[in-house]
Amino acid sequence: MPELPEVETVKRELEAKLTGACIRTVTLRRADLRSPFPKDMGQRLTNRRIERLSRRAKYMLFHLDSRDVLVAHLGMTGRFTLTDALPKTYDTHDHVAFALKDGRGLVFNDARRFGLMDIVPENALSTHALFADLGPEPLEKSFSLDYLEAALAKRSGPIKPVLMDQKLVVGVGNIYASEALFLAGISPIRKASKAAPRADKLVASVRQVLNAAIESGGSSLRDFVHISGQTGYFQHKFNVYDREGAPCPTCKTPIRGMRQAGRSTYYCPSCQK
DNA sequence: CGGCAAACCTGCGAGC
DNA sequence: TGCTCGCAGGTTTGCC
Repeated sequence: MPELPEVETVKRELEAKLTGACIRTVTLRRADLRSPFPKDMGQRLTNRRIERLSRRAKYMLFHLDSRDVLVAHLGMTGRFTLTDALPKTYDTHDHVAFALKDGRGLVFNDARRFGLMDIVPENALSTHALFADLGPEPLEKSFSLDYLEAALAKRSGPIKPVLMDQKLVVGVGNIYASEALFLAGISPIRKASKAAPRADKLVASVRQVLNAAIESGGSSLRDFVHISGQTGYFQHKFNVYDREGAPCPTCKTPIRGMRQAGRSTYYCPSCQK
């Protein structure tokens, strides 16, 4: 489900409804997701107040009054659902259930279990293995022309997989990588180092694509589900993603599909050089 | 170190 | 209808 815009959308929705809420108890309905839950996770969440939420890359961060941070990654299929009360019966893939002191319930469901949860002391976040090697946030100033130009110059492989490398820049996944390259007019198979001179255009395109998706509230992705349980309804139209054979919105040339590093890539062979 | 394929796990749609 | 196959938006691991 999620690239950066979807995680940001979930974070904002939860932030609006969860800031200041207190956790009464947490039920772990299995021992692990992508990796095991910390042994004392339930205990460290019990009776804690959620002071604020934030996001780093595709990780959602629940900042607790204990100075611990609950780190949650949605993987491919992870979703949070906030309801007036916890359900009487659970879905097979409801893995973590939070009972709040005000009676509401928050459930984390993840069919494929590529998601992750961990608890990290706030002052250890930046050095934690999950965060230590992450690149700059694409919507912040640190993702600058100078930075990207220098980073691309060092890379020999094709630009599209490089753009998805979270060490280069975080939050750009498979869909928005194709979309950003289309907007920038850069071919996904061009060598990253040869795209470096056009880093200015790429910075602008990445930001444009992500901001547009955030503004559409994550509704660009088929399977996106809001915390209310409401499914996304595909308002946003992609220019190239999943449009193999369809006409390029700019020049009508059929969009081409291919695979790079095991992932599907789409581009206009005429507009993107 | 860089690049790539495979792996993790389940669900779903396409095709037979 | 039911089976098999291929593919899915993320990240890590292990092999060149």
